[in-house]
Amino acid sequence: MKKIKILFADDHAIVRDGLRLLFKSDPQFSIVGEASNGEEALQLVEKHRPNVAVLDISMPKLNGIEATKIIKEKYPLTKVLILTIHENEEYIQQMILAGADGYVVKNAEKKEIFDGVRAVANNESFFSPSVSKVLLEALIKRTRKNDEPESNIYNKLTRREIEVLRFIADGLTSKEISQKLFLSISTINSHRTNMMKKLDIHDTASLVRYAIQNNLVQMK
Amino acid sequence: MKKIKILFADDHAIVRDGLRLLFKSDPQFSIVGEASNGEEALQLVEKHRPNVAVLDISMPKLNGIEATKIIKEKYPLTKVLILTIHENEEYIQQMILAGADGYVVKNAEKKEIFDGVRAVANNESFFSPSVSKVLLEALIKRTRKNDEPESNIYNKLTRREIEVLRFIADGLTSKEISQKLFLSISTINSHRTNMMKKLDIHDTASLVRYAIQNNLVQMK
DNA sequence: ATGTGACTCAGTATAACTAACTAGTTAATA
DNA sequence: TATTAACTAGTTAGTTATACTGAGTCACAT
Repeated sequence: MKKIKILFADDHAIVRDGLRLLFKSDPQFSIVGEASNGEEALQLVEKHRPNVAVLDISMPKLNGIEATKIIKEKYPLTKVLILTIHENEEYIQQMILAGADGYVVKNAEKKEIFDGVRAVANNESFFSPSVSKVLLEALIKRTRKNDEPESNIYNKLTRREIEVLRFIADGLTSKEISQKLFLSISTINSHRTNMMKKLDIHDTASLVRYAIQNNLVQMK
Repeated sequence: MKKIKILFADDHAIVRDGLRLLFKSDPQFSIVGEASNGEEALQLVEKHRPNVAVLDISMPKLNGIEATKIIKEKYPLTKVLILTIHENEEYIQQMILAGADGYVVKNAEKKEIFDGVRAVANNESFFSPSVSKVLLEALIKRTRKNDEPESNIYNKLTRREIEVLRFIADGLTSKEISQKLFLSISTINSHRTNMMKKLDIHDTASLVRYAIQNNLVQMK
């Protein structure tokens, strides 16, 4: 079994000391570099091509998010594990978008950090349980919110209205819709007007948003 | 500390035997009912109002998904923990939509099932690590797919255009946007026109869809 | 220094949409 | 049977959006 080559970056010397101690305590890891800011981390990645880069988010010169983006673009073989105190959804999401392979909170136990490094080195993704919880709850909230009875579109709009709304959200004009449905333009406009009155909406843009929010159109 | 009243439902007698043994082994639980199908489970929930209903998905008469929906609607105080062998995303998502509070795989360890029951009894949600993994990976995939370089909005639209597009997708008219940004209507219209040309889009509806697709507006 | 892209603004013409009405037909239902 | 909701269609008026052409300023890079 090959050793896992590790680089870590954090602007606090104390954290670096801790990480150094941590990774030296286990022979399966080999530290190939330490950096105190994002730019330095990049240079060391370039030089040593580690298997895993353990990055803090807030660092001088180049923060962890930007560093991650660059690493994932230039050196895709180097996995990125974020080690941070931030547990809010936005940060986490930004990191996922940047391409981070794992996300571990700083107060995690030794074993959790090891697990994280091993997992990302092994091409898996890894998130601290508390981070997973935040993500899952966001996911569940999003999955569920379209299912509340009050917001159920079918109780508010008639079948014909929904049919028309689908076409509107697809970008068809009233004229085109009238041709598709063999109706007069007046009728389509009536449906538009009625829907808008019901929904307290006053423009096409909001109608489209409403349609998308209620899964009337799928976004391929 | 009050005992957690438990009902479980599974169409296999062997599984029921196992669950009975399991929950009897710990005095914090008290079994108030056992069912071999969904309908029976419903009747027992009605009768005993358990804190937690542990349900299998595939059961005769009424499956776990439908049973969950009914329980969550009629007896919201009863938490539902799904215990199943299915680990695919669709099943999991269906269960979340149905309102399940937790989801544990059948080959989980004793402790995990206990943890699950305790968590849902405690108003938290709970998912087996392997289930969490499936969900998280789905989430990450979804989060990332809007980030492919070809479809990256920031390479196509300028900052000002994106700013304007956000407002458009929020349902503001050009006039309103011009007032917000202290610009003339002509300018806003120019931005609209330029965006449409770039994106080969010819109506507001499609612009709004494009904005949403690219996460320019969040749908609360 | 020249060109390019981003941003700004104007004007004209046409198309599309919004608002506020009226009103007839049909189907379900109390 | 009378009522209601849904669907249909229309008028009138005003507003907003789309499609053009044209043009000036600014910053930045070749």
